[in-house]
Amino acid sequence: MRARQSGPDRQRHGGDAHPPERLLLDDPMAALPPTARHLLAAARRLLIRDGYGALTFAAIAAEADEAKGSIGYHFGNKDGLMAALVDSLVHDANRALIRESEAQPTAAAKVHVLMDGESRIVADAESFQAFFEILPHALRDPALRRRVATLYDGYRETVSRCVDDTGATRARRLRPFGMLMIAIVDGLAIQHGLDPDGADVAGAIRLWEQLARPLLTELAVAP
Amino acid sequence: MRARQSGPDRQRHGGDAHPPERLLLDDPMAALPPTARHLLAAARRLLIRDGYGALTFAAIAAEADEAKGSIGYHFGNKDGLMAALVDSLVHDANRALIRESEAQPTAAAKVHVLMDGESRIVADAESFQAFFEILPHALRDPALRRRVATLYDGYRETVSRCVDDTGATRARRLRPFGMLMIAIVDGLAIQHGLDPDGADVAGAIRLWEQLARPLLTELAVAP
DNA sequence: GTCTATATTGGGATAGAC
DNA sequence: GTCTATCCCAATATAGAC
Repeated sequence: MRARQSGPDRQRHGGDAHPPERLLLDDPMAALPPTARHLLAAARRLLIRDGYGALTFAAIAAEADEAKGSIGYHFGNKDGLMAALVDSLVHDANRALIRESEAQPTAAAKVHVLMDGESRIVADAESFQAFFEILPHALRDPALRRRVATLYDGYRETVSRCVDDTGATRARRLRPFGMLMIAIVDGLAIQHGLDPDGADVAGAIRLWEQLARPLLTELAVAP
Repeated sequence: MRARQSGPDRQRHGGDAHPPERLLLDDPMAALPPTARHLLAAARRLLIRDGYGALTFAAIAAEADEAKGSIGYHFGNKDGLMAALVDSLVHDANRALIRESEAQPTAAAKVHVLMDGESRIVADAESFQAFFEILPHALRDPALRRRVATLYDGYRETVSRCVDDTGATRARRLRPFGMLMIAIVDGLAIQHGLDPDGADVAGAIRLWEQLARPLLTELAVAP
């Protein structure tokens, strides 16, 4: 059951190849050899296109134009491959959200762009497809769960800073708002995925922006 | 690939054994023979306890103390089993929500109970575990997706009626509110599952109730 | 480091007895 | 209508050549 100890995958099995604290900073793909990068990229494409069930060694190797055995060599076993895959998904998703939200100059503009951007994120079914594929596995596997939990902590932090970046004290009080914002994006993505025509995502986002406005203006006029 | 035609599973493959319109009314389990019911109940337990990957014929048969071959006889193949499983999950989840929300007499009390009940639903990781297990499959398989989409339509309808049951006209304007309510429950369940200690679900629900209050009181004072 | 070939396992489907 | 036994196949892991 245990993977052999000779390959470069040794370091992965300690669980500290990418400690959660650094997930938001480093690109986990950059340090990998070319073959491993190709394999990971192919796995991501397959996960998005055909789901978790399509993530077989043979399919990944074919999609990457690499040898099947290389997967075992670089990632040890399927668990190691999944951990690396989640790392790469976490990194990309987080960078996209940070870039999206921090582009605007003023706090008010940031919030509006955030709201508007989220509705586009919801409509982008592709990234959520991949996320919902790995979610059940992340909820079960402690190692994966820590990785994804760190991603979500970064999400909430980003939303909080987006609404009010004056200080850590008040920003921490905004964590419930960040939780709601993220929850609404995820939850609306579910409804959109289940019923693209019947679920009026834009209308729901409009209502949310309207309901949240008092809180945001209150923060704007506060010292 | 096609299942044989002799068993009682024939009717299932037309996709109209349980048309979506009736999912909220009938109990799909009631009409099944005892062996099929045992198998379905065992599959539900396995799905909640060990995830989708554990849903093998051998495991289900062992958990149900029935024969492996009976699965093929009653449900045709794995797709038929999944459809029946989703039907049973849909029915139970919906009935629980309806009962939860319609127990209170006045509209105001209903809303408060709804908010309060939702936070308990979020904390009940078990049912959401099963839901997140089947979600990726439901998003891919059209037949399953229709079933789950119908469930969500019922959810939104229930929330709308809970907030304001005076008439269909105003209730339809409340659909965005129902969407947000459901989305928040789902999204907070994700955050709770990923990080039970770090995610303050109760705090987020409190903030949501506070933000939603203006809309609810506006409805209360309207004619 | 990379690939080919293979061993081993386990799941899904089905024939046929009862 | 239910069960037992079996077949076929696909998937992972690994040994060993290059």
